[in-house]
Formats: sequence, C-alpha cells, structure tokens
Amino acid sequence: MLGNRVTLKDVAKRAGVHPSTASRALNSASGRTSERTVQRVMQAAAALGYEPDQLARSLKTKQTFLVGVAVPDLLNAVFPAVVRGLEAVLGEAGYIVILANTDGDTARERASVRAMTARQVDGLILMTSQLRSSLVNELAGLQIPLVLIGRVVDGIAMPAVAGDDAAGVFDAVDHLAGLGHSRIAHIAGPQDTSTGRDRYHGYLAGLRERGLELDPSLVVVAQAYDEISGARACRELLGWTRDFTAIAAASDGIAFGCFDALAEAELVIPRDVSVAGFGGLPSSLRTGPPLTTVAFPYAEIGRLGGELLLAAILGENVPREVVRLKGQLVVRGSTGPPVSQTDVSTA
Amino acid sequence: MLGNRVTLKDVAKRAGVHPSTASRALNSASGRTSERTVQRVMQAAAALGYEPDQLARSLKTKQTFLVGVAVPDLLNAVFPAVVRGLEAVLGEAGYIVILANTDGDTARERASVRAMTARQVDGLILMTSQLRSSLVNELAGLQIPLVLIGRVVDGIAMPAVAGDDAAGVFDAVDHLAGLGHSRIAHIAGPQDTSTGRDRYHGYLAGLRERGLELDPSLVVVAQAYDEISGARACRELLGWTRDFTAIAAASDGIAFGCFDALAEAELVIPRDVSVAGFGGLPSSLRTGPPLTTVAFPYAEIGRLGGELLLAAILGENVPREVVRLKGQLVVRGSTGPPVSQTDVSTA
DNA sequence: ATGAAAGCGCTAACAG
DNA sequence: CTGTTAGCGCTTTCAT
Repeated sequence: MLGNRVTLKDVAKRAGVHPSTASRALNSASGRTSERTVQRVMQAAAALGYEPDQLARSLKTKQTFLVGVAVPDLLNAVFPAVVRGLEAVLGEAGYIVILANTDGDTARERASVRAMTARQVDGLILMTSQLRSSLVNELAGLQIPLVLIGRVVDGIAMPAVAGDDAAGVFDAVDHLAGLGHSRIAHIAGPQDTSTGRDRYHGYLAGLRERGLELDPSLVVVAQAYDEISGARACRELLGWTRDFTAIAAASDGIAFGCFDALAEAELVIPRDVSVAGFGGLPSSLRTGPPLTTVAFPYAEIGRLGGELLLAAILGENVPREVVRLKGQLVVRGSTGPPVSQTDVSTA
Repeated sequence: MLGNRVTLKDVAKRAGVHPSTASRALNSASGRTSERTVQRVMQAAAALGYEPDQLARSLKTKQTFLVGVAVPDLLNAVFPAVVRGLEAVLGEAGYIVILANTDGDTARERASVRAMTARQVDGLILMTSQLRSSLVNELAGLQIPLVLIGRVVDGIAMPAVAGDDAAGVFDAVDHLAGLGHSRIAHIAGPQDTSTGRDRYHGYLAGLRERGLELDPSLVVVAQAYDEISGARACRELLGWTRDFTAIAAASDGIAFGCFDALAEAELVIPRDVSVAGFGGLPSSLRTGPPLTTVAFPYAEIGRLGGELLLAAILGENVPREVVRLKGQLVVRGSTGPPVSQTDVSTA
C-alpha cells in the first residue's frame, strides 16, 4: 500500500558500502565504524530520505517500543487524563501508545489485549480489570511487563498505581457526617471492580468512624461510573426512600447523575440533599452548585504507571504491589449542613 | 523480552506438515487446503496456544492494521469523543489505534507522525493541523491514506470531516442578536487553525446578518481552546472594555473560562453578560448556569472519519474534500436578553 | 494439495 | 573497520 519506500539496501548502495555497514553506521551504538563511512552513509540516508522500517527492525531486535493501553471508557474524563500522563512519560522514552477502549466488556478487553500482544507490544497498561480477572492471570503467566492502573485484581499481585479509593470515600463521608448528616446514602460503583468495592468499603469505614449505622436501603450500586448510570441508581434510591440528607457518590460522574435525578424529584442541592463526588474532574468545579469532591491527581497516576512500566520493560524488579495516591477533599457548594425538618416547615 | 513464543514452525511440526502448509491452513483464504490438514493444524495451533506474530506477517504483507491518530489535547473532551468514534469503527474492521498527543506543538506532531509511519501504519488521522501545514503537504506526497478531522489545511485538498464551524458561531451570534444584544464580543480560537479562523468568520457573518458593526475591541484571540486560555482572553477583554452584553466563545472550554473571568469581575451570567459556547460538551449541561452552546456530534465525526480512512485504505477513491456536519444550537440558561442600563439602575 | 525456496527489511554474529 | 552469512516469523510464488 505504501509507495516504494527507500530501504537500507538503497542507502548502502548509494554510499557504496554493504547494508550491514550502513546499519552500523546509522545505529552508532552497535559497533565502531569509521568516521568517513558514517558520514557517507548519513548523507546517503538524508539524500534519499531514508526512514528505517521499525517493523523489520522489531522483528529482529524483539523490541517494538510499543505499549498497549486499555481503558474502560474514554468518555469518562478520568481516563484521558491518565492516558495523557502515560503518553507523556512513555513518549519521552521513545515508546508509542496503542489505545483500546473496552467499554467494560471483558470480551473486548481480551480481544484488544490479544491484538496488542500479537503486535508484540513491549508492555501493557490495563485500566479495565475486573476484580477477578482470568486475563490478568494469564498475562502474569506470560512474561510481558504489565502495570495495572486504577483497578487492581484480587488474589494476584501485580505492579499497580491507583488512587486511595477507600480513604477518598471515607473522607467524603467523614465530611458529610461532620456537617451533621446521619442519613448518608452511597451510590456505589460496579462491585466487580476493585474501585467499586474499595469505595464502598470506604463508605462503611466512614459510617463506622462516626458511629453511624449502615442502612442497606441507602446503598445502591450503579452499573457504571457515568452520569446515566448514576442518575438511574439515584432514581432507584429515591424510589425506595427519601429518608436521607446526603449522598456520597462513588464518582463525579455518578454525582452528576444524582444532580439530574434529584432535580427531577424537585430536591434542591444542598438544601434538601448534600452530594459529594469522587474524582475531582475539572467539570466538577463549575456545576451549579459546584461539586464537593475528593480530587485525585490522575495525570500523575498515569505518569507513575508509565514509569513503573518503563522500569519493568528495562528488566528492573518492580514490586508487585499497589502504589496508592491519596486524594484531597475539596469542599464546595454541593454539600452543607442538613436542614432539620422543623427548619423546612418554617421556611 | 517476550518469553519463548510458539511459532508457526512449532505448529507445523506438531501437525506434521510444512510451515507453509500450516500458514495456508490457518489463513483459509490464501489457497485450498485439505479439510483434514486444516483440522490438524488448527488443533495443533490451539494445543500450543499459537498466536501469529503480526509483526512478521506485516513485514511480508505490507499491511499492519495499524492506524495512527494524532490529537492536539486529550484533556479537551472533544477529542476523546472523536477518538472513541474512530476507535469503534476501526476496531470493528480489525484495525488498532496508535495515539499521540501533540499539545499543539508542530515539532511533536512531526515526531509523532514519523514514529507512526516508521511503524508502517496503514493510515493516518490528524486532528492537529495548522492552517499552513508543511507536514500535511509532505504526507500528501507520500501515498499514505490520510484523513483530517476537525481541522483542515489551506491550499491542499484532503479528505476531511469537521463540524460546520462558521455556521455554528453564526447561529450563536444570531441567537444572541435575536435576544436583543448588539454589543457581542467574540473570544476567538487560535488563528493559525482552520477552526479558529472559520469560527471567527462565522462571528463576522452573524454580525453582518444582523446589521451589527464589527468593533475590533470586542474580539480577543485565545491561545488555545481550553478554559485557562479562555479565562485569560476574557480578562484581557474586560481590561479593554465593559461595553458589551454578550460573548460568543469559540469553544465550550473558552466559555467556561469566561465564566471564571466574569465571576472575578463580579459580573453575573446572564444578567450582566450572556455567554454562548461552541461544542456541546456534556459538562456544558450542568454548569451554573447551564451553557447555551452549539452542540456537535463528535463521536459521529470520529466514526465518519474512520469510515473515510477505511475506504481510503481499501483503495477506494475518497473525495479530497471536507465533509461538514452541522451543529445544533442548544439554548440554556447562560444567555438571555440584555438588561438595559435603566433597568439595572432601578434594580 | 503440499513441500521447497525465497524474501519482506533489518540486525548481529563471525570472519577477515 | 567492513563484508559475508544467517535469520527474526511469516507468506507466497513455484514446482511437484
């Protein structure tokens, strides 16, 4: 399909040397080559506009400088941020990113990873893992460098970078309880992901810390972290009970969904219900009202993940454990003290 | 780096056939092979967990099923949306996406594209082009299939998909003028991109349509489409004059920046200043107040771009022209009729 | 229908 | 320091 590309042989011929000599001359590292031939080869290459074929090179060297990255949902702003951080670090080191969106579909995840390994990627970043992932297990069996970002997997130790999910929601719940809320709902994330589970555990820990009892009817699991799923879950919650004054959402997206669902129910934030998010997306800053949330440094998480992968690729011994970055509670307008029933009636 | 992978030779040996036969058996398309050997080879492959090496295959077939995609800024939600659409179409067709973020830096763009062509991508999608792009020129010289998305290039015809930028801003200005605004400012995008220029022209056309005169002091050019640049530009505008009642921003991001800058100046939207955006990002829905904007189907743009590229890769004759998708004005709370001076004083 | 041989473009021993 | 030779893993003529 590509036109008649200039090959190393052409360069060699023009420079009047053997292809292998040309190769050495261009990859100065490999072996010593006379200054003069280096010059001539370089000139020939430049004159012909020679561009080495990475494919052929990789076939020989077993290095592609390709890294596969699988994300669950590019439309969730968390992931572009992480990918950005990743791409910056990896790009600087000469690696280039292959990206696949999996939509949380295990089959697609598998297919994507297959396509990546078939292309001999030097390493893999997965942000898509289910809690019980046979895929990660298999990958661990292969020797391919692998770093998990965001989500971890039960029972199998892997290098991973993630936010401190439990602590984040703990802080949110603690904040809400501190404002005086005692009926705090939780819209949880998918419970087949570590993030969903860990954030739920953070919720439980927060309640416990404040001596509040768990009311199972105040917990609804959203199918995904996005706004649609969040709105749906919040509507479900409202269908069951209105006896709560605050919601700790498992993500900013879910919190935005709550905004919608609460508005439909003609409930005002934060007067009727306080809402706290999780993530700290830029868009959380300008909602009406601005969203109280726990902000995580996603680009930094991406960068760190990239560095770990790079280290693993270089054969360094990367600890198979999760590095957790703390989030930062940012209090904004979507949370406030609960309004007592009597207050409402006098209003 | 990868462990001892199973090769086609291994499969052939196990099946008791020649490697070339094994190859044929697996790629049923190539030539007829006896039913029996196909079975045996398939079984052998399955038993060994054979995974063909795309690298080697590509080297021979001159097809990588790799598509390079360059975006200016992943943090701008427009681009993840486009990439998502792209990736869906391309993935379905068996292609996989190489992604690079260029930060609007021409040198990085060049480097990324180089890295991609060196890897023999079957096609290229560029969303990064400057109005005068030597890169696109060179790429047009090579025979590599190329589709531009979002931005086009002056003087060189290329297959491209983009929003109807001019019409979009035209509609926004028309809407504002219809509300009674006559002093409408424009925060423009970078004028070295087609989007920046076209949207500016849409602004001019909108003024003309309504018989409003252009006041150059009401036009400020932002350095980028993001919120920071938008806020900066809006502050600049406010530094010059406050004699305007509406802003037509060249992007939602810029509009969000205006929200910030106007708030700093203690100007209330839409009472003091109406703000209209451009893009229709999900986050525009929940701002306080919700942003009036022109919504574009970015995923669809991505999908279309992907389809065009696929067609080009297949050798079909793709017209070297821009397909423009119309946006849809969505009126929300950030725009309203201007409040006359007298009204303000009586308030 | 299958085996033999050649080669994609490059690098890496090994001689000389 | 450079040319020769071999081969990465696969596909594809060409015989048979």
